[in-house]
Amino acid sequence: MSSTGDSAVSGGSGAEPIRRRKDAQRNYDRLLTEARAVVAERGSDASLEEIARRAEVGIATLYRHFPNRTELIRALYEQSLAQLMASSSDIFAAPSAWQGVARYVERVSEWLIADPGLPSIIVYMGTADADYRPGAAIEAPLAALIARAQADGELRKDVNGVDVSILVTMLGVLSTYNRPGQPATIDWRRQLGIVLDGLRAENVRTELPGTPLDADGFHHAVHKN
Amino acid sequence: MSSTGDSAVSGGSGAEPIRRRKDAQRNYDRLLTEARAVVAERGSDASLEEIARRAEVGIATLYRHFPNRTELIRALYEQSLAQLMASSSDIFAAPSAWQGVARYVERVSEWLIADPGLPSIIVYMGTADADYRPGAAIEAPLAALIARAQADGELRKDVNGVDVSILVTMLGVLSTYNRPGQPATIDWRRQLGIVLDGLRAENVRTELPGTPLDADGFHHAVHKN
DNA sequence: GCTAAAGCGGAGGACTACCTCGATATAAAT
DNA sequence: ATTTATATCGAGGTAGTCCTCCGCTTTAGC
Repeated sequence: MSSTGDSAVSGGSGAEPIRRRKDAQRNYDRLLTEARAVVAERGSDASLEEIARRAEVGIATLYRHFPNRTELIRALYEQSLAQLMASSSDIFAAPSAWQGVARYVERVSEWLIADPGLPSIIVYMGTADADYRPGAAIEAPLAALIARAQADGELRKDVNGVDVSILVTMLGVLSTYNRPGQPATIDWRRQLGIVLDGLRAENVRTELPGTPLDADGFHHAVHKN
Repeated sequence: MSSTGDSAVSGGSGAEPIRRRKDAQRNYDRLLTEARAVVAERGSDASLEEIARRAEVGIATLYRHFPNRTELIRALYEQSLAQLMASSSDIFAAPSAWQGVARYVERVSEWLIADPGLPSIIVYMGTADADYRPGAAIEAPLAALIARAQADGELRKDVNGVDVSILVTMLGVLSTYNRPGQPATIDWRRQLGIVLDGLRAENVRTELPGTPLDADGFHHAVHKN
C-alpha cells in the first residue's frame, strides 16, 4: 500500500532524483519502508536500530542514508506528502464547492488513515524542524473553497478552514485503532458521514461556542513547540 | 486539577482504604500526580526514573508503591475512572433521552480532554492486563438510552452506542494538542457542536456505509492485543 | 578484468532505563 | 523513651539505544 515501486520518487527533498548505486537504492527503499512500519507501531521516537534490523541492514548503513533521526522522519513525511498532493488534484475540481469540501475531508482523512504513523510524524516534524509549514500550500485555496460553499448556502457559516481541518485530524486518529495486519475493524467512513451531516448549513441546530482558530493558531497547536 | 486532596480515595483497587504511614501516603500521592503529568507528556511508556525524579523520591520508593509499570498505570487509570463515574451520575437523569446522549458525549469527552495521558493509559491497560473491560458498566444503559433517543425520533437511527463512543474518542484526542501549561488553544466544544448536529435524526442526509461495530469489536479494537 | 569510488557492517564508548538489594532513616505504638 | 514495623535511598548489574570510526565489500566505469 505504501511501498509499491516508487523508487523513482524517493530520495531528494524535491525535484532532483539523487543518483545512487543500485544496492544503495535498494537499501534506501527498504529502510524507508520498514521505518514507516516501525514508526506506525512505536511512534516517531522508535528505535533506529530496530528499523535497521528489520530492513536487514547494518546500523551504519542507516546512518549513511539518514544522518540523524530528523532526516529519516523528514523523508517519510515528504514521501507521504507527495502522495497526498498527487491524490488531491481533484479536490478543487469538484462539481460544487460543497462537494469540494466533502472531498477534502474524505481525501485527507483517507491519507491519514492509510498510515498510522503520520500523526506522530507530523508532530515530530513540527518540533524538530522549526518553521515547517506543510499545509501552507492549501490554506488559501481551502479558505476560498469554504467561502464559496458557505455562499452557496451548503456549508454552515459558523466554521472556517481550521474547524474543518480539526475534524479531519479527529477522523485521522482512528487509524491508531487499526492493527497493522488486520483488515481494519473500525470503519471511519461512518463517522465521516456523521461529521459531514453536521457540517451542512441546513442542519445547524447547535450554536458553536467561541470563535474559530486561525491558521497560525492551528499550526502552532499541532506542531507543538 | 487532578491532585487536589483526594488522598482518601487513592490507594487500593476498590473500596478498602489502605492504611499507610503519613510520609508513605505523601509520597504515594506525589508519585501519582507526577506520573500523570509525565504520562501526559511522554505516553504510558514514560521513564519511571523521571517520574521518581520529578516526585523528588528515590527510584526504590516508586517500586515500593508500584511493583511494576502496570500497577502504576492501573492506579492512574482507576483514579481517573472513579472521577468519571462520580461526574456521570446525571447522564442518565437527563430530562430527555436525546439530552442524555448529548450529555454522555459531552461528559466523557470532557473527561478525556482533562487528561492528555488517558488515551495512552487506556490502550496500555488493555494490552498489559488481559480482559479489563472498563466501559462494561455503562454499555447496557448506554444502549438503552440510545434506543430511547431513537424511538423519540431525536437521534439518527443508523447509529449505535459504539458509533457514539467512537465519536467521543475522536473528540477526546484533541487533548493531545493542548500544551500542559497553556490555556488550551483548540476549543473542542466547537467540534462537539458539529458532531451533535450530525447525530440528530432530522439531519440525516448521508447514508452511513457498512454496519456498526458491536461492543465486543470496539473493545477489541481499542484495547489492542 | 581492474581499479577507484561508493557503500556496508559491526565493534565500541557514552548514555539512559529497568529493577533489586542491603543499609539507613523515620513514623507510630507501647 | 524505646522499640519495631514501615519506608526511603542510591549503588550497581543488565540491557537497550545512540552515533562514530574504520576495515572490508561491491558496484560501475574503463
